[in-house]
Amino acid sequence: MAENSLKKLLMKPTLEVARGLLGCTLTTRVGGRETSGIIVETEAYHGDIDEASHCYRKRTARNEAMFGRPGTVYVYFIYGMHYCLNIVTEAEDTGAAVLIRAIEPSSGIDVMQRRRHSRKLEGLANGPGKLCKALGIDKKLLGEHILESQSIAIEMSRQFRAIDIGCSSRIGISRAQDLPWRFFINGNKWVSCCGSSRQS
DNA sequence: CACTAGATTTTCT
DNA sequence: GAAAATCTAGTGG
Repeated sequence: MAENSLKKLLMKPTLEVARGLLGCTLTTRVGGRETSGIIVETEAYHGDIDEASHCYRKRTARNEAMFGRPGTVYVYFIYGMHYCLNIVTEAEDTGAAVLIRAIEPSSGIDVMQRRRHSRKLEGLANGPGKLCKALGIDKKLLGEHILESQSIAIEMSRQFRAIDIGCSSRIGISRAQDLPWRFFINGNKWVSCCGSSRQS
């Protein structure tokens, strides 16, 4: 049942998926260890109209996974040392995805601490690169499917409906900075930065 | 605290 | 050859 509604969510437009994934639980099973956390921050990327997307120019070997079925896992390597996790959206042959930017650790916390060489809970997975390291995500997961993989899964959670969602422009990009395509759970302490919509 | 620079590799120009 | 959907350590108030 829960999987069914997640499947339904994945068929929706990218921005709705970005909002809908907030509050869902992300679990990985890597190297015999299970780790999971609640998604608290996402960003939408849509290749057709979005200059910041890896798919904006054309289809290449690197961005091929973003053109796959909705729910496909797209992992890329950046800045010489970090992986980032995306969930592919939109119909096949459309290059779009949602970047998972932060989670609230919920289980396997000791494993995450060891992988990150950090004992602090805050800061364990509040950023796209940190989250991948904490969950053991790398390019081995590229092309897996979120509803079918043995190694990575997403589930909808109960408290899903009553979430207060904030949004802002995206972080770390130099083009299309005007698009308010970053979403997060308002006031949640595990968001990577600027975790509330208050203006100053 | 705030701010700056360096790490390091994949990918496309 | 340069830039990249980032993070950390280091410096100076």
